[in-house]
Amino acid sequence: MTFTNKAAGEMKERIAKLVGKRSAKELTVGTFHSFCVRSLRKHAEKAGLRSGFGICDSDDQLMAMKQALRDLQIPDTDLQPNVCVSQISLLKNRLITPRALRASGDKHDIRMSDVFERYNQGLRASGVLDFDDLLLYMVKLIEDPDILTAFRKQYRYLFVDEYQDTNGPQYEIVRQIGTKHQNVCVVGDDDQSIYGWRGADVSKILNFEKDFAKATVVRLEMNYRSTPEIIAGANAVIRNNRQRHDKALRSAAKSGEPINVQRLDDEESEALFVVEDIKQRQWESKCGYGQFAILFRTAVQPRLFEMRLRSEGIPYNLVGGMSFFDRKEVRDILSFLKLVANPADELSLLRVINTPPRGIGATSVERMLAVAMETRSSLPEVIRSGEAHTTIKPSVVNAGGRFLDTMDSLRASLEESDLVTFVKRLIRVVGYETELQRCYKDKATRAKRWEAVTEIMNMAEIHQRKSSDPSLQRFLEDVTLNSNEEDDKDVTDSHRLTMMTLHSAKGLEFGEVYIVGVEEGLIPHAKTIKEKDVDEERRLAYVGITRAERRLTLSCVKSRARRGQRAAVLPSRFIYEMRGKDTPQELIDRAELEFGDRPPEAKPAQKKKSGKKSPRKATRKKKIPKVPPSHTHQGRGLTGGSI
DNA sequence: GACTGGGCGCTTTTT
DNA sequence: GCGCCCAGTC
Repeated sequence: MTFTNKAAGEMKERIAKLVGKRSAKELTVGTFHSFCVRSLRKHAEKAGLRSGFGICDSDDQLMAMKQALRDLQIPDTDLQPNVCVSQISLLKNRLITPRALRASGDKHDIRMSDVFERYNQGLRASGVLDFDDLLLYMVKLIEDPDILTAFRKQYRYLFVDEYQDTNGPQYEIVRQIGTKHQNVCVVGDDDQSIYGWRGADVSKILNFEKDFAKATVVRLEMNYRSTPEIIAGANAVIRNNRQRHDKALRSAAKSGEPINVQRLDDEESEALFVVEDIKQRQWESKCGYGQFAILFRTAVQPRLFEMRLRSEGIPYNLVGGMSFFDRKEVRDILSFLKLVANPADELSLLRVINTPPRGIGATSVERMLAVAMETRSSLPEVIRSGEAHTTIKPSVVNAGGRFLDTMDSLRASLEESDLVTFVKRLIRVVGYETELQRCYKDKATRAKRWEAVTEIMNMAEIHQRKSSDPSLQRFLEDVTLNSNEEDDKDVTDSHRLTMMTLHSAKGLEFGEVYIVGVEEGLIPHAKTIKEKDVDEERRLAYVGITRAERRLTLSCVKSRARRGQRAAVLPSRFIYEMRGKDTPQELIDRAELEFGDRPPEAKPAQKKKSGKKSPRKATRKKKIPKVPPSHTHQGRGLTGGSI
């Protein structure tokens, strides 16, 4: 079991190298999520699911949540849909049910529990599961003694990678299947726990010895990856975390370069510096660009680097960040496909019911949903029996019926042809190209939008050629579960530079690593400073630092544009920690001031006229002076120095 | 019911 | 700097 598809792929490769391809095939290797999907499909009716259940991604989740909030007549100024999505995800990952939540009696909890239930109902009505449900339904499935016995019989040895990231349901699955045989091997590092926000529970790894009494513990403190300089930096940072297994890595490598820290004027200079540095290093070392990685905290950061790399003609591979799958055209086409695969998928139906416009507007949809709720029927059923309902216009019923007919006949034609032909036919039948012409008068943007559509055809082609199961259902599954991985050809490509988030870098290694934007507010992220939960950010920095084999460069800037406004920023406290220095109190105070909920002391100097619009913004702007001199002129300090 | 323009709020990380 | 939502207009 792994946590990412990338890790699963690598694991498969290594196993094949060890035991040969043929034997490797007998092992089940995959993420928890894909393991659960497969199991749930196999035992669908026992799990209380239709075998054609769909999987909804984060965008669908958001739509479902908005709908749930509308149903409950909660204005989204009151509870933000995206906040609700993440809170409910967290609850699911902690195995907390709506009922249990309600039991606390807290007013907010009770309301949240309503939202929780409504949201679940919406998903169920659509016949879809969200990512968290995949795990939850699996836990429920193996409560059945017969099924559990079968699983225990089939999987007599379990191996879990990155065990510190295990959440409640995942732990439950491992425990249920593994307890009987006690053949459970896990690998993990509490210092690399960076998924607390999605319910990962470090206590699981700390308690492993209790759960599996016969366990042998092997400590791996010798590091064979990085130079002593890099390891020293990593240790220096991580020891500032109080709650952790006390340990310190030792490097087995020979001494190398000191860690390089650069402070640039702004993002632009940062990108320029990093790319120039990489260019030069690559030229000197004569190695491919594949040994370089640029790591960042947030998905918006890579933009400038991309532009720079492009103009320099340096091949790169961007992992994470803004996804191709977030594009409107892609989402539309996938919704059509999902609807074909699963007629009950209400979320997808709602998305495309009026795309291209066919005379079914928002009000009509609202009315039909209301009828569906009243009569406890589904949206398609309401449309089909439309004449009976006086509130809905006949024209809408007609148009809706025709749309459903189109989907039905597409579904009926599914068997006739291969996947690629089918996808092409669907795009033609729904008239998507015409729709693009209608929406985008500009030729260039239209071409770009169409490109995304053809990209789906390409993906279908690749799937058809490579997958053991070229069905539509499997295609959709792979797409929703793998939406971050492009194609494996890029990953192994040794002359491409890698750009990725710190999160997705875990488990990987690169000869030379650049961590960019190492500033207060970014690493540690503003939100975590606010919530006083900087430890996980420190672990994230630790993960980033330990990705580097030979050379590590950290960069930060003096000012950065945020929300379209430029503001002075400070170097991250982690840079001070890494140099073995105390973080200046001044910096901590300033970060508190800037990002924290309340100012540390009273607010004397600004009771005057604060523009009524957004007082928060106004105070903030006033309170951030230029970069404090004590940090800019630090002798051989941060500017261009090494440690 | 579709379209357009202005205002608003937001940007953490992933399966 | 962006996309989303809403209100107003055709």
